[in-house]
Amino acid sequence: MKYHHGNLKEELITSACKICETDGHENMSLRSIAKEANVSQTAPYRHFKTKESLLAEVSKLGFDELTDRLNQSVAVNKKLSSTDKFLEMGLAYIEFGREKRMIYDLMHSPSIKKGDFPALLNAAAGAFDVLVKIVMELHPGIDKERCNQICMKHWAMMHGLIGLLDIKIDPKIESKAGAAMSQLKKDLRSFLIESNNF
Amino acid sequence: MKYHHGNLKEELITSACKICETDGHENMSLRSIAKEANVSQTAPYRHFKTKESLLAEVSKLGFDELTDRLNQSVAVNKKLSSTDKFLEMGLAYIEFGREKRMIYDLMHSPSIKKGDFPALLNAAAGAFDVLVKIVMELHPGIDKERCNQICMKHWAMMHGLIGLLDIKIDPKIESKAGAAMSQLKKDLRSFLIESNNF
DNA sequence: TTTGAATGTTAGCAGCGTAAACATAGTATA
DNA sequence: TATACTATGTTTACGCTGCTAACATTCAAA
Repeated sequence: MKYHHGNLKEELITSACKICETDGHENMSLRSIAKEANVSQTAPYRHFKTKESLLAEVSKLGFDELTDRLNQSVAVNKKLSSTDKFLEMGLAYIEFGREKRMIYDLMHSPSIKKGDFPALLNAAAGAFDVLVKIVMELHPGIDKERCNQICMKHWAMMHGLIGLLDIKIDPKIESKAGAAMSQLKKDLRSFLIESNNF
Repeated sequence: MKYHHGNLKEELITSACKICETDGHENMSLRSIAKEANVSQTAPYRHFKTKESLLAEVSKLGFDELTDRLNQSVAVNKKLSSTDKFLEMGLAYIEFGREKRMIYDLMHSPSIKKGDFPALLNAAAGAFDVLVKIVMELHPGIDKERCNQICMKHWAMMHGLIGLLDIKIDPKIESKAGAAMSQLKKDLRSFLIESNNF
């Protein structure tokens, strides 16, 4: 057991990811992260200025994975039509939000001020850009401002949908949403097709 | 200065609202709320089982106000067409989210488990129902399941949009969104009209 | 070989949510 | 009216939190 860890920064991020996925970011303490990495409570301060900046790195990884998934969803089958690519991407987004809900919440938590972390801002923009690319492909020669508006519309809807599926506005509606999600592929398809009318 | 306050429960909720709007729910401590109400740190425990249950009441008030605003937005001008009512409601929702952003965040914070507070669940459902009513008016004789889907779509979009306006995915997009918001009435109108195509 | 920077630990601060024990005021009953 | 009970306040204290300061160890450069 050596005094100097050698790779503590990365390991702390890994530990934080693990704890976040298990307990949620609200119940994630710097001390528990340090413990998970078998290191003293204050060791993280040699690598991160604040707890928030450690969480920002976790959040960044989340956006990176989201970007990967979105890219993959449209790259897997090159023969897909633009419309189908768009649908697959929407599915991928929502599946990510559902599967990694704890990380997803962290990624959108107001307790991490994105403006303070340029790398995080970049990673988030990277994910958004995947959607922009598809929409431009879907509507060739589209006006840039118009494109942004459409992207925001869909991005907002997907984001809102994921939120709603947890908000449980109304037991009836929530069960409907739950049922809808159980046959995600089918229902979401029609959901997204609708929203693509413009 | 009497020992028994007489109206502490309501005053604690009021104090909590004030602090939430000022500092945000992440920086709102039970102790600070008690201090704001000029009472000892543990006095709130005579009226609320946990901090969460006090926050739940604040959240409930938020949904109540949202419901009022949504109702008002369509009631102010009775001569409005259904479509216009729908648009006005969308505007009212987003304006509420923008104006009372701190409360809005609390209302959707995962740290309050809505399932544990039936009154809160009811209040949230009440707000959603205003949208349901308008959509049923907009599409007479619509299938109930279809109606729910449409409502969820718009609700999600509005919710997502408010989130996006803070996420600042990309400086460019964010400035676009900011500009768009400065002429809210105009842009959001087209935004919502688009999403109503189905 | 020495010196200084990087990276770890230990001790300790103030603030947090919460529980337990105690104090006081208002209310019902004898 | 006196007494007991309940509601509602305070004080004290516990363990957890993010974070700082002081100290220890290791590694790298002079």
